[in-house]
Amino acid sequence: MAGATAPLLGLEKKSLREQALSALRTAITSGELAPGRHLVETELSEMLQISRGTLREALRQLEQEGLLSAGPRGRLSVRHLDAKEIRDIFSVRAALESLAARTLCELPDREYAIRSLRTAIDAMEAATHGTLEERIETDMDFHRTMCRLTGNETLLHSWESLEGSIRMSIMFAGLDKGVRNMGVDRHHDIVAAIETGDASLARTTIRDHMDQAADNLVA
Amino acid sequence: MAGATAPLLGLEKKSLREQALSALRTAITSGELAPGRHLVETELSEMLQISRGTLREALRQLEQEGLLSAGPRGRLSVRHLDAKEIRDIFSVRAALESLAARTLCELPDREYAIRSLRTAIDAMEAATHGTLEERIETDMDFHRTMCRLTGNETLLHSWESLEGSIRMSIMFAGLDKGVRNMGVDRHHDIVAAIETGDASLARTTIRDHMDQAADNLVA
DNA sequence: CTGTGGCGTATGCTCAACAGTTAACACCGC
DNA sequence: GCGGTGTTAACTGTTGAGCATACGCCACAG
Repeated sequence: MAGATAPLLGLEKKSLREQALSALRTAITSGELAPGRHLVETELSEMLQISRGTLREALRQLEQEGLLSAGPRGRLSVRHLDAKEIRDIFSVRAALESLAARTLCELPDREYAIRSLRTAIDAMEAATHGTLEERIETDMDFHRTMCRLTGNETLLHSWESLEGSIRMSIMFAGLDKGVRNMGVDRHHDIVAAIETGDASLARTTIRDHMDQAADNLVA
Repeated sequence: MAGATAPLLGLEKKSLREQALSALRTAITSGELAPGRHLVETELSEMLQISRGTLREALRQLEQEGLLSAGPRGRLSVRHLDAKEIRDIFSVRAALESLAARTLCELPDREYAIRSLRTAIDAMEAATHGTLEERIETDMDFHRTMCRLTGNETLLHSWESLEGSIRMSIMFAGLDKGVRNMGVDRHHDIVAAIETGDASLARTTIRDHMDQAADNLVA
């Protein structure tokens, strides 16, 4: 593996900016900051106990992730997703993950990848009766792992840029739609397709999975 | 500075941050700021005549676009792309544009889209004997237009996030590889496939186009 | 009912400063 | 000369105060 960054002591000291970023992301994707809500810099900086300057850097990042939308005079508000936007997000997601699956299918040795993905599925199954949050987390882990295993940093980065929007989509519509089945079977199908190296099958499986997921959310 | 704030028709006044963003993007993709070069905030802020705070906001955005890479202590440097990374970037690009083409293929009325794309190709042909910069510009316009025409904002946003990396790839390897043919014919093929609604053909055409483009760059 | 001027608010941007961390370099004893 | 050591300079991370501007709101006059 290309362990460029030394793990050192396992504890990476995060800058205040990164902490604020995480906190805001969580607040948004958890619904604490409801869609449409206006964000006031001074309020947030006081709330997070950081300066306005540092906060603004974090806000720029969230804006580019698509979690915030900019109003007329730079006024930020939590992005509101409608049904079409959710479908659009999942379309892009499907395209990225299809590329991931295809890339994995073309690997000469897929053993390690298969094992990693099955481990991720095991975590999903273990969380089947857990909280909604846990199920979302393990589900996202599976898909992020798939992208990471390709070794394509750009692909992983693109997917991670979309992750916030995906979580917002689930949060936005997933709650009143009741408990959703995260489709462990589907994930097994995807891994199976990768195992046999059938890129085409993997692609259609992922696309079906995404279409169905989007349908569940906006139905 | 400005005496009367006359609202210039059609021209949106860009914030200093956005101006700095554009300036830096151009400086990087033009090679003025060479790959690997360390960026010093105080230098840049003085160069661009903006404060450090405002500059840092722009830098965060460039970092997320993948044009800058962060060193150990937050030290930023212009990202250096190797052959594999260029191929990876073009793989993701192909995946996104394939989705765009497929989406356009599924439109009930593709007339407007076809016309827009042909106009973009015309611009490319008009720039055939122009500067390298002009040819790159018109080429990017075509592909950006294709993404925009889908009406999928997320897709467009993802593509635009990749645009800087694409330009860097071309700049990085395109110059010493000599004048490249931007492949007007290929673009005609793509539009033709969209016109007939053949999503599969459009997909393979785009992928071939991208593979070939990447090969040209890293060969 | 209308418009108009003031006031509060929030963003865009700047400046000055300090802490903490590295890298560079000069220095010193051996 | 050489290894260890101190000192310093360079940068980033972060803060706080502060100013200009633009927008919305509201009272008040017409």
